[in-house]
Amino acid sequence: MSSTHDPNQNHLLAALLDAEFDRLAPHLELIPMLLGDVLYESGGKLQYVYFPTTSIISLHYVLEDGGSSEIAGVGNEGVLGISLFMGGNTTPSRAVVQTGGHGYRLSSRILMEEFNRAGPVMRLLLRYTQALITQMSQTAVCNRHHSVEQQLCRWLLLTLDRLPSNELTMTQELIASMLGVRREGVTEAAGRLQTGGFIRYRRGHITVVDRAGLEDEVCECYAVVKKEFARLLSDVKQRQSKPAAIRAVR
Amino acid sequence: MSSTHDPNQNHLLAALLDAEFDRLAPHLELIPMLLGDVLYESGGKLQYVYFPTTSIISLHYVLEDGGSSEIAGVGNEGVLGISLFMGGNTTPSRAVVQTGGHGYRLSSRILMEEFNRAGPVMRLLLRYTQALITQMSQTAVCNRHHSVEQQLCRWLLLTLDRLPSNELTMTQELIASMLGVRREGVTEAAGRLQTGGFIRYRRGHITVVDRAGLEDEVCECYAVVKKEFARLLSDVKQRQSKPAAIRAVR
DNA sequence: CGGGGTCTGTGTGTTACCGAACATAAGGGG
DNA sequence: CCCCTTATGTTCGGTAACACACAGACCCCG
Repeated sequence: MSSTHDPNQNHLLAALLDAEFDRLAPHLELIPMLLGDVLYESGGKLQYVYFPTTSIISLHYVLEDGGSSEIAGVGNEGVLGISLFMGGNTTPSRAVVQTGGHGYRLSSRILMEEFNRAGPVMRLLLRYTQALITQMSQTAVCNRHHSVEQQLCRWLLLTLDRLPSNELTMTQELIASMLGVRREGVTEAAGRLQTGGFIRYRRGHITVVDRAGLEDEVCECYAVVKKEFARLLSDVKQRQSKPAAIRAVR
Repeated sequence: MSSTHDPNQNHLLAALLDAEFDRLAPHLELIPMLLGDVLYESGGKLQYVYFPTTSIISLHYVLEDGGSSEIAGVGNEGVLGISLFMGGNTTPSRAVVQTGGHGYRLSSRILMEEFNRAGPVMRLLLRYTQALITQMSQTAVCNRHHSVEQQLCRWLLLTLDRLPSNELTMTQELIASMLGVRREGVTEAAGRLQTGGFIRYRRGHITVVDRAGLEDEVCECYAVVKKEFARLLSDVKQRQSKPAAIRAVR
């Protein structure tokens, strides 16, 4: 069903000017991204950068003792692989698919050629990177100061913002490993949110039934991140969608 | 004592090629940076970027309830004001002088002119930004997983790395506001480190007497940050120091 | 349609950190 | 040099989250 997939589903790709898009489009490859896929391993080389459309990628740091924490998430608003153009080529974190779906990948070489033109694409990618920095910073703050329940709210809202529906496929165990807390802590917090009428869930599925309510419960961290993304990336013009020849992989 | 001050004390400035340095040098202004000075307020406009030499700047987020957490620190290895060239112009965080000393400031306009050449200076600044991202990420992880004592070790070592001596002028209250914990928690952790023979302290002064010992106590987060800074910025060549005409302000 | 693996709920005990209150001491300014 | 501000030490009760253990429930697959 290639008609249901379009690079413009990714906000960064959608923000490109025609000329830029036309240069990149022949190299964009539609790929499925399955839950649990490790797209990048700590310290590894970046062959591709990834523009999620219907999937969400989680950037993690995995501790020596096996514990982990999400540092930031990447959905249809962004791109995985900033260390490529920031000049480091690698990072100490891992990138895992948190919500299965699709996305486009682009060869690192092609992206760098475009970045090195030092034009609008570079500036767009840097603005996105700054927004990502805000997300990371706020994660640090939230980890320090806010309760598991508040962090769960933040995480649910940020995830919801990247999905078309109000349901996410996600076990509490998985959420726990994202937040870096115990599974029981998530069970308890989710239980309270369900009792409060904000969400409903069953084995591996969470449905947000009162989004406005969640926004009342969440800590300020959510709004900070959301505002900063809006400020930095909302002014990007949405290019007129037009048919483009995209290779699908697999 | 202008002879005791030199832009090369800042590693980024020291890494510039002659031609680049010569373009910037006339615009560098030596300034004192006093403990507590707020160099940047959340959401404000950046008139200058700051290259610390003997001072350390702390990037904070201040919560609505008055609580705060350090997101990252900036010392002689870096520069304050990345949001300027990342394209956002503002950030939701605050920048405060954590250790008094000196530094050089440079008008935003001049820096942007240089950045827009899209040459080595741009690439250097972006690599530095990536290192800063690692510091922020690791702060998030550390906040989640490690004890106050381990975090204090990390903070002490990172601060020490930016100073010429093994003594820091710093009250426990101030450290507490950096780490985002209670002052008593710092008192307790510092007490244990003193009992263990790693540090000695008296009212507002902490002396590290067993640095190697501290490095045994600290969590992995310190090494991750340090390695990443080394990897991204150590290959920068140190330009031959040469006399330059620098205006001193005040 | 039934069994088994997985996901979720719950309990108990423990610990780290918090919040507040107060005691003590250091050391710089008058 | 003394006092008073400010930094540090200590205590107490409270709580959020942890670690471990196990019970129950779902639902997917054969």
